[in-house]
Amino acid sequence: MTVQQMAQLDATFSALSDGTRRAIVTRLADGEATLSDLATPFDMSLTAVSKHLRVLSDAGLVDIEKRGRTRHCRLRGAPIKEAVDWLSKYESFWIDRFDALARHLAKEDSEK
Amino acid sequence: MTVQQMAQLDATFSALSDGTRRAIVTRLADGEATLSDLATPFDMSLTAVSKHLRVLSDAGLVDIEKRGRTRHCRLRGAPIKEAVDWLSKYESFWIDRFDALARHLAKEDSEK
DNA sequence: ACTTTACTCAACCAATTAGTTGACTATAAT
DNA sequence: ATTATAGTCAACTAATTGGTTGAGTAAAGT
Repeated sequence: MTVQQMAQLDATFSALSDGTRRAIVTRLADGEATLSDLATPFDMSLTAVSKHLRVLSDAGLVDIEKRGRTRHCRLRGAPIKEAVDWLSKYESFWIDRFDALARHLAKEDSEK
Repeated sequence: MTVQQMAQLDATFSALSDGTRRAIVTRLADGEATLSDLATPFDMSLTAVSKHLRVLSDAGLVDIEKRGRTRHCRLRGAPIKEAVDWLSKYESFWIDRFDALARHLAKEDSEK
């Protein structure tokens, strides 16, 4: 795992560790939205939402396009995929015991 | 999504946003380890690693068992699963365009 | 031309984070 | 009994985070 890949995971997980930002991601999954659109549901200033959006943008999770006086945001999936890929390595820790054992034995077997 | 589920995701993503803590998770996937075991590879004090471990423990990602004068740590998968479940909702954003379209249409269809 | 809208920017604040050190406690080994 | 090991705790520091406000800019509507 390269230093950049590490930094990308840092940024992705950090960006997603905030409920407001996750809500933004959820909203953007339904389609493109402007900053004002995104800010409306939240009980905080536009500046605050703008900052959250910047965090998401810096992490590569959203793409912000300037169009006239509005900013149009789209969700980008690549970093999410990388996060899932990393987490998936630990899949055996949440599947049920029997499966975990089976997997463990299969792994041992394949390593002989 | 309940407030507690939100807080759990906050804690999980936040815990995983640090490289040292992800390295600890990776290490623990290979099996139980003591705090000293975990601390050895890192260029930081035992206290610092202990704090990282506490973050992971608070997030429910690791289980710490006091045994004599050592602390034995095990990985717990449930929070990781919840994180993956959340992220998986946005799967359509990283699979290729055709699949994304197919999924979108299938969803529209299922909602009729 | 004027006003409203959609934002950005800078400055500030309080809380949290990631690290340190030094002193301490409890268990195990000699 | 003494010493070494494993870890905690409290206090401190520097940087980051999540929010605010007020002022400014650029585009669009009237």
